[in-house]
Amino acid sequence: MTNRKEIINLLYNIADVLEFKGENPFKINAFRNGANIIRQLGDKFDIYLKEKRLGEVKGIGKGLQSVIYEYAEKGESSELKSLLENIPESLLELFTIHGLGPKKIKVLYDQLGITSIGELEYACKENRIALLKGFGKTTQEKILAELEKRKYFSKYILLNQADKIAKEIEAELSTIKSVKKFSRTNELRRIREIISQIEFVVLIDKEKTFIEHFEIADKKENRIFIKTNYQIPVSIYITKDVESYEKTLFKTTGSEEFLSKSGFDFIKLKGKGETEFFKSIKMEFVIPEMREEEYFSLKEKNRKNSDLDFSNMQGLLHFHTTFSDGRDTLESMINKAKELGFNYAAVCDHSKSAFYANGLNEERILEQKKVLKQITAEKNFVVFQGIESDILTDGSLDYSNDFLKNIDFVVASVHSQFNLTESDMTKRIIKAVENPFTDLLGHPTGRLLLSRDSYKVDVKKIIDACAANDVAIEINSNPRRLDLDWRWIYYARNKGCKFSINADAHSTEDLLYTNYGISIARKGGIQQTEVINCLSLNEFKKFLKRKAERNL
DNA sequence: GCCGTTTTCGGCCCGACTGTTTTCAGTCG
Repeated sequence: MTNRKEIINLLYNIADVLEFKGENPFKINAFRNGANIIRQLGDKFDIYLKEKRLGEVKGIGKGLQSVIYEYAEKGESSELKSLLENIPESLLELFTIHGLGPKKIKVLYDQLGITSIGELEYACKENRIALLKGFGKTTQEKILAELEKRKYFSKYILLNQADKIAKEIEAELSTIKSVKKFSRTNELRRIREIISQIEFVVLIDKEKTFIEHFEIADKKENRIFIKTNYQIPVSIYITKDVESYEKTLFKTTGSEEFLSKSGFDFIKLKGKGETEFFKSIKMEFVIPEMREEEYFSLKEKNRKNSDLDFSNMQGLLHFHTTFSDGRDTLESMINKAKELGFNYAAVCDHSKSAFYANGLNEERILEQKKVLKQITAEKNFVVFQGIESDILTDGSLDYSNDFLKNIDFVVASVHSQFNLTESDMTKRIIKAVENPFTDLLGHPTGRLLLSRDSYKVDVKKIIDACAANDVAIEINSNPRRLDLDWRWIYYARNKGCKFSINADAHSTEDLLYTNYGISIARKGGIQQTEVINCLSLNEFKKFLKRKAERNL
């Protein structure tokens, strides 16, 4: 089955080359639009493709269909091939650089013969970019900074991507007879938000038959590095008895700083497993996720292990539906929520300023209210009316206070104007937090892991404001976000904040992201009592009521 | 290239920002 992502990329690539060649802008747009539509279709696209029913999808006409079907069949596109005649394919990667569009790329190509990222970097370092007409020193420096960032990012992958790879390796390991036991270790076992290498510890009884299963890239003592096509290294620590298995797993799990601050002496490490290892230095067992240096910045009373897991989640909050930019209907989202064991929900589609996401104006909110009343009754499952309201540049929300009274649950999030100064952004968000109708601050720092830095903001002040105004802080579980960052969770917990763990789901499949948010919350040591999603229906109603009381 | 129609052509989103200019082009969302 052809990868959906490859097809999306293909259409973008065709659009880029067409633009580079100065073709009809509407034609270009048709390809980009098609790619966006496919992305939004998610896994439904696979069905349309398989059944050759793409013609039924609005926006995918005859031209795009033939490109897609050809690629699905042959793994290549004659359309792109003929466009790329006389142009090296590496030119395409230039389009992914922020700040470079078709016009600038054309100048680079025509005047300096630049056809790849490598050549671009070289030209920047030789100061040849700054001299081009339409460019300048600032642009050159921006490009260089962007290229540096890329090099750094390329060393990591997102947690969900690493999780997927790890699962593949686990499937493989469990088929090998000589393997008695295995576990993820290091970054993955500690649940880092981005992962630079995938590591396992295995317990085996026959080394030879085990190693035969892999193509070995390198070997160091008891550790093998495996040859793979993955972007990051994969390695396995091999142990042959239970004692060294337990010790190796323990040593490779905690961060170096954690282990040394705890005062472990590995030569004298005593006991049969992790619980006993901790006991031997008079420390309570610490769950793997929390074995980080930052652990020691927690107040003693907060150093308890997290007691959270998916089964504690009662309320599904902050998700999107086809009312705004979600891919699935409210009804199918609720069906999935029930299936996953949630007891109630609050739908939070985008607000009216979010025109890019088909945000809801007042009228449509009231329309949605009717639908969810109906669903609540039909499915015997309470669905609250929520909204993810844009925080406008001046810090006000998207609706009048008078109208906000109609909405049960208000998530306030920044979606635009990321470039304010730190002080303006901080003021803006604090004002939104102080709004008497705000219940939750959504993805508080706006970062997109391995792609966009958080906006400039004084996170401490934001957290203080949330604590002072009884506004929960989101742990956005989308693996691209994982925002609030776990390092700030410690500070927020010390301040007594409440949290909300949300997939920010735009489809039923996204709901499973919740697990990553829970892992990150566990990393912060968060207890069920600190999470509003863990409230029972009645407790949640009480939580919402606090607002009605302060708005009397 | 796609869509929709007074059905085979004509219209398709644009405002904000940035860095370059010398009044604006290019890029982004």
